Amino acid sequence: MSKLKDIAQLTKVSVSTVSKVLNGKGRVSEKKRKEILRVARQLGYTPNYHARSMARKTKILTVGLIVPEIINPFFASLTRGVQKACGEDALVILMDSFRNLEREEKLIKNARFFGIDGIIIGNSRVSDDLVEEISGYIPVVVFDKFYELDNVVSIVLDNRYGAYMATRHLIENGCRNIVHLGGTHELYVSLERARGYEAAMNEVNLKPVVEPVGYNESAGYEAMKRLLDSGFQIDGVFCMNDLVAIGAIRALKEKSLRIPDDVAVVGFDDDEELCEIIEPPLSSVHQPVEEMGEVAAKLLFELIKGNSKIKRYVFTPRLVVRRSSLKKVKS
Amino acid sequence: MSKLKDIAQLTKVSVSTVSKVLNGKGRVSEKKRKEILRVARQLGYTPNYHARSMARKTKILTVGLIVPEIINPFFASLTRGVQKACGEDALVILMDSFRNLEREEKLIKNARFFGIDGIIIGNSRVSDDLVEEISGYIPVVVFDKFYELDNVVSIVLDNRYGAYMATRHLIENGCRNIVHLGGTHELYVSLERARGYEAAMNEVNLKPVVEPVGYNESAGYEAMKRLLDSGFQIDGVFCMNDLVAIGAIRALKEKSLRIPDDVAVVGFDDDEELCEIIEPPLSSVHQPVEEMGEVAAKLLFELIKGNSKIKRYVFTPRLVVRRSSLKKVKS
DNA sequence: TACTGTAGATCAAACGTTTTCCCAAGCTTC
DNA sequence: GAAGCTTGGGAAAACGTTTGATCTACAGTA
Repeated sequence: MSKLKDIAQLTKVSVSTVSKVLNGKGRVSEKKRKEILRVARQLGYTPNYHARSMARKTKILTVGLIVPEIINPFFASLTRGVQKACGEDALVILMDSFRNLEREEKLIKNARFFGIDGIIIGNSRVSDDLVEEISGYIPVVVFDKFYELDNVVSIVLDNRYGAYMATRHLIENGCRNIVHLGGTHELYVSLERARGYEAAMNEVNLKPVVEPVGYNESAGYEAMKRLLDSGFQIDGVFCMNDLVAIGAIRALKEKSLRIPDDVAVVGFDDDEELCEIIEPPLSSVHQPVEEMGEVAAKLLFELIKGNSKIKRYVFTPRLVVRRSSLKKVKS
Repeated sequence: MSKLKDIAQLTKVSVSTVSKVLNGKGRVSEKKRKEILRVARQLGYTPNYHARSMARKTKILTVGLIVPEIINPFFASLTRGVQKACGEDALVILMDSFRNLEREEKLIKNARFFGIDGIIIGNSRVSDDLVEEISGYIPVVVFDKFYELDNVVSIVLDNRYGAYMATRHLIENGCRNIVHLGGTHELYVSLERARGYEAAMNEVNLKPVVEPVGYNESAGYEAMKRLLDSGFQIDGVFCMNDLVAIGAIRALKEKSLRIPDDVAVVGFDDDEELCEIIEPPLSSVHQPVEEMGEVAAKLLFELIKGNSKIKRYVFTPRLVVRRSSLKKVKS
């Protein structure tokens, strides 16, 4: 790596002159200027970022974004939102934990040593202690969980309301025996969704039935199959996410049940690519993920600047109705 | 931001002593050590990354990864591969250009000022001049295109061979009137795919028919519909990507054509989530995207270290056969 | 001649660490 | 009681820039 000094020696001027030419400041004779630029280009000189950041006291903002897996469309959208908010003004250091909690905690712990000015934690499985610890050093934005800490702001989606809405929708479409695939997991969000489902059911004196399920397509398939095989009477299914819903649909089709006429189905997350391609197109609760990422970044900037007015930001989901939940005969 | 000096003053010792304690080096009395650690914690002290990088001459490796859109599963997988190769040893700065070529070029141009040691460019639409320029300053890994430059290595997928394989497969399954949806675009890869298709067709004296198409589902649907409405006789379709294939399938179903018995379909990219959920499951040419990302990062490291042995790395795709291309009656 | 102005270039401090070298005091040891 | 160790601690250089202050010619002016 060449440095200013190298250029200075080759052109027989001082370091400061070189610096001035390269930054277009001060007055330097046309002759030297040309020569300096020539040599700099020839050497492939790039200013040392660290030295520069030190000397000017103004460095470029850098935010760390920690996600459990970038290939999950949810986190990809989140990332996109964060990037959007950063624009030209901030760098995004992406850290994928590959769903490895240990790695994730290590990444979070080390983040502050990498010149990161603030950190966005994409999922809610990290321990409260860790959030508290790290927030003692750098500002943090977390999702789905609220913290009473100075240096932390939370972005939450009203999962309970989303689930409530979806269940109400099924009820209003004439479903009476509605099951929920979900509710397991240590995950806070899936518990919230189960609660919203139960609230809607209880409101109209229907009995909630929650069937535990994993989070992918085959888990949805298996769970639905279990329920059907056990002879359960079902005319509506609310699933904790779209993949589970798609698995459930496969199981339903296998039993020659018609969707939505025999059984209506609603998912959660609204992965458009999936929902619109499946047959029939899947109704789903939409989270404004990209917008959430954008807001996360903006709030982080505020936190970094020291204007921490907001401690919590709640997003309200909306229901996207497609064919999978629209029975022909309305009640 | 607190610094070593602050801690030193509060504990009435020298800066060097504080540094030694915080780094666990040198010998310091237990009493001072405790006190220094206490104050450091209380102040929420974090070492200045830039100052540290300067003083030690060993900074952490930082790679810039430029993608046209992270929400595209292809680039998400690529990112994952890059992350994997980076492990604990390197930071990934992700830059999404939102499919805006201008922004992309600006990002690439500026990358070297951000302490980035090397850059991975995720798509092949950037100008050759830019690649040449930037490679004069930092190492570059690009995809899909070969450059005769010192500081550049290319990762290419043998698109032509993938397309050839897919087309051969259709032929061997008894298709004779095979069309290709693709071949438009300035994109090098889609041209390559069209060439592979043509090669396979010509080899057995079948007439290639290439129908121009965009790159999403509705583009595939429209293109297929155009062909069917024009009364074309078709018993096989090879599509330039999976989304186009899914659109084509929708158009075929609309005309009550059975897949694969009336028309066999093969896609490209093998987006598993999509291919396995669609009915019938879609055969597709698989690119080892994640692995490509991994190799890209590894080759970049070599380049940064100065061991630039390899200039080009070719991946061979493989065909994943699912139901959409398996006619019952084999020829 | 002496003064002022100015273009062109350099000096030196500063940014926050790390790390090598050095010093002082106290302790052994013969 | 001098020589040698050990322990605890500080001074200062170095990392590569930036930037305000300063210096030097030399031209113009009175």
